[in-house]
Amino acid sequence: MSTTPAGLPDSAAPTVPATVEGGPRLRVAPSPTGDPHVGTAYMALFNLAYARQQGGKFVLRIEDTDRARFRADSEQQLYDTLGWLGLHWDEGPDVGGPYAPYRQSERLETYRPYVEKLIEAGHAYYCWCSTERLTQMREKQQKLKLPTGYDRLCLGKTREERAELPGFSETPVVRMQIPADAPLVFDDVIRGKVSAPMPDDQVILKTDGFPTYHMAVVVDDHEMGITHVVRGEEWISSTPKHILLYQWLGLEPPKFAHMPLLRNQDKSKISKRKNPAARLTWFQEEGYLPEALVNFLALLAYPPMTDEDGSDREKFTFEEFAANFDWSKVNPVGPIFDLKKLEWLNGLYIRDLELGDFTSRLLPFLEKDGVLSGNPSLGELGRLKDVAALIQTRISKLTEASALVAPFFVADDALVIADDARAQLKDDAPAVLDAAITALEALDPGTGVLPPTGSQWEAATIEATLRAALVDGLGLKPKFAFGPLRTAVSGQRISPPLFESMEILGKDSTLARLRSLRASI
RNA sequence: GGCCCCGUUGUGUAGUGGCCUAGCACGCCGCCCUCUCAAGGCGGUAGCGCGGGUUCGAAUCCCGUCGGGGCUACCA
Repeated sequence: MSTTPAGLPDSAAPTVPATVEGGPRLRVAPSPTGDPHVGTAYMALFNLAYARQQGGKFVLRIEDTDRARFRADSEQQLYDTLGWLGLHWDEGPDVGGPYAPYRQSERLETYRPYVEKLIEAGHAYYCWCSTERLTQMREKQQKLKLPTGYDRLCLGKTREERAELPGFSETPVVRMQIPADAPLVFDDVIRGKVSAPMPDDQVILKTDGFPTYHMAVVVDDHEMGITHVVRGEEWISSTPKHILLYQWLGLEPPKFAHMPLLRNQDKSKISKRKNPAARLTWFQEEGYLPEALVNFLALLAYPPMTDEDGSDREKFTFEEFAANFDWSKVNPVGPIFDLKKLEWLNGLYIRDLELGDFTSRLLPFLEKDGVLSGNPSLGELGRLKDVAALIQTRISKLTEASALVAPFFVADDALVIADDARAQLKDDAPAVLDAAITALEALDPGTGVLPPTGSQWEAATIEATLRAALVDGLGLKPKFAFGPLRTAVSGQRISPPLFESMEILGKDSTLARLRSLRASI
């Protein structure tokens, strides 16, 4: 099943670089250690944009070499959230591909020959130091304000020699032997020439037989023919290790692009601890549209689209973004994740939704909030669509719909009048309600249903009738004339437009609610 | 502490030596519209971290300084 087109010959050392045809190959390589991270989507977006623009491939690889933090359900969540965002991959553990398997835990055998080659060539060595000794060593270095790093106690020693010394553990790890002249400068697609710190003797193979990220990423990127490594800025400091591995293995290194890090309000690296928005599922829960989130992510550290007349445009599709994408436009400054702008964009997308689409996107939220059942009737759906038309410009997140929609799906005698709405009622409320009831009773609801014929029960007529009765008749200002009616009909201070609401509720329901409030004051 | 990355209004950005009395968007404030709330329209607020150079001229180039961030694991 697993072919390795550019992989290792059976016994010999790996020296054949991946053959790349059909455009660049990019990947996103998250580790399944919990709720999918917004940074993963951010990276996926930029990787994908370039791959699509160039007619290349986008690969999803699961970096599950950290068994301590591994979470079984995390991988599925990753598929769900990235899929929700429409950031689809061409190859991955779930869809397969020519370089399968795409889970590092299933590739353990492929790393071994590379590690052995490094040991044979004297670029890597065994280390038997215990975790305790390493910890002590590090603490001592920090106390003495020395640079931290492995002290090479095991370098050049046989197992027997090392066993004589303290802090010995049975199962060794393998470490890189970083030369004093390790290359520290590399070209970055976004930043140009970048220099990075001198690494220490990094572990590449752990006691559990798993490679560390550094080993696995180099081997896999090579074997999978990855041409562009696009990742977060936090990786700049370990890039020299990777370049060294490529050199030692005789492999052509890929191009590197280090994206800026998304930030919390306090400018620290965005984290689940400080920022709920670090979790991708949060956006689903909060009623953001995936297309809005993708658009917003594209706007972070990247300028808006320029229209033909030279003006900026903040709202654009992924396809537009990909078509115009250019690494040189990526700003290396880490942007603060500002929900305000996302909310505005989300509102724009909501308003641009076709009404039927908008209505159906509301369903899961209404169900969750108990406004509607999971299986609404045709009649309920029809009414919902009418209501949806009224609230489409009034919400910027789907979660805001329930409060506005609920009054339309509650029984007249179950409508709760909110305290703040009731408190707003003036002394003239009874008179206003009485006049409204009398005026509306005279309107002919028509006969039949769907739609009734000969009906006077429609918004324009209702409005004209009520204006005549309250504004002209009682001499009230519109604002004060309609306030009590709004409270009666919706139970709220804020509601969708009153007359349209009355039309949707129907004559019986409207009058019942008006009488009900009248009776309670 | 060491090494590295970065520094334009509150936020996201445009700007690559004169077109910058620094543009755009979000936010915020005000006005208009108006049955509430939105949406929409109009207007306003606020910025080149600081100090030295280079130059006729600097947000744009150089140096220093300060500030923020990242890395410094048998985590990614």
